[in-house]
Amino acid sequence: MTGMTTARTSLPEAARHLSLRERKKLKTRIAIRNATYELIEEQGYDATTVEQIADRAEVSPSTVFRYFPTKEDIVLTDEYDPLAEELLRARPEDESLLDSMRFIIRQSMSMAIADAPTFAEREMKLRLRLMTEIPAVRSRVMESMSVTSRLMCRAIAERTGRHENDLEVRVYTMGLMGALLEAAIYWTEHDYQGDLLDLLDRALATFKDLPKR
Amino acid sequence: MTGMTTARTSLPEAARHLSLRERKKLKTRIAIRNATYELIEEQGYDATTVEQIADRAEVSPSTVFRYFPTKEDIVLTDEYDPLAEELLRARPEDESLLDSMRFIIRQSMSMAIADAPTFAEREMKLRLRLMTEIPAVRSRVMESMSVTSRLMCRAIAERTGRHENDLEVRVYTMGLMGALLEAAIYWTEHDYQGDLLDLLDRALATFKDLPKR
DNA sequence: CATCTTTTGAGAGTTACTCTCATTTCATGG
DNA sequence: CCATGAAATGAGAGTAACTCTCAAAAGATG
Repeated sequence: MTGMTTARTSLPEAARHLSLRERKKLKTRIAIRNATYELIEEQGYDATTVEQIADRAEVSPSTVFRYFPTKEDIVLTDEYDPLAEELLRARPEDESLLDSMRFIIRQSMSMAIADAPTFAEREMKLRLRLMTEIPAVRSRVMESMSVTSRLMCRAIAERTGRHENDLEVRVYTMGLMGALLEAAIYWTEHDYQGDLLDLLDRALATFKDLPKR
Repeated sequence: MTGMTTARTSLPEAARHLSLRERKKLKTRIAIRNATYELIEEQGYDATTVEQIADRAEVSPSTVFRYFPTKEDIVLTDEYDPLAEELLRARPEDESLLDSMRFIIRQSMSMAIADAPTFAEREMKLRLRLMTEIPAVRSRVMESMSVTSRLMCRAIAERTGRHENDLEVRVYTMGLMGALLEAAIYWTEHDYQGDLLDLLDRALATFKDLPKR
């Protein structure tokens, strides 16, 4: 009972009230992800095998796959997606949709940074780099984009008084997601020059607001 | 020297003037694709292995991978993409971008149908179904969407007097592609009800034209 | 027909992922 | 604190998509 088990990772404050089991799960989850990031920075994505990841995270390969369905998911899954939906829903009714989007982007980015100051930025850049360089990762991102898009559909539907399965709503939302993604890629390809938030704003500006009803 | 070798496939007229080597390559390419479609319709996507595909196409598995980098690509690659770029470039300068898009969509769809009447529709529907049902295929589609998007960027840049790497151009183009894809998915999820072209039109209509300069 | 080049097949190897089952680890009520 | 049940883990075997290499076959060329 020395500090051995805590050596792996320290948990965020929010995890205090979870059961021992849940806390352990969170820990291995984080351990796997950290191990992955480390290895990728050392050797690159392709050279990093799941076995190596398991080794460094001190779990078995089986466990890695139990936590993450695919290798790409280890790098890509984040916890902020469902948050975005809530945030959007919390915005005032009369605010324009694009303004709301702008707001929640700033919001969620600053939350991520508050969670883990230096880490968040490095992680985001690595993710974006992998996204542009590794086809498997990129296509996985694209897919998750369409999932996120569906999530946002619900919130946007409420906003505009349309149905969430309305063709226009879905097209519009997908367009928004694509725009944001493209802006992020643009930023990455230009060596992270300038302010990402500005680029995202410009990306949003190419859209007109989706009319109500 | 009976008709044996031609039993595999018959080539389109356009292939008449190719060398024997090129004609053979085209044939195996088509043979592989047809075998794949057949097997998938019989057994489903996941149950169909590359080995089976190779068997039915009467080539070795190595050859399959020589022609198509991944299993998904067998289903997805089509030859109409670069065509779209040309078509767009051929449209009159003063036509609105969205109108041009509408035009070339109709154009390329009718070309595909003229190429292979009954086949084209079945193939398209199967592809769309796989796209919505099989994650690997969907994400591959998404990726190829961003490739197509880049192609269109060039044409759209010319049109609007912007640079092809302009952020707005890229965002806008990506949005267009996403919109079209989403409309196609929508059509598929609603059991191919109604006219796909109408849906695509509606999807395009959610965009405003990208202003010049 | 001989030679050179391209394409193919065969086979071995890697790795992401799946399934199963025995073992360990936590939760719970007495 | 312990007995019992539930959940998480590890070990191992299996599958299938790819990759690489090399020798044989087939088309191009003079």
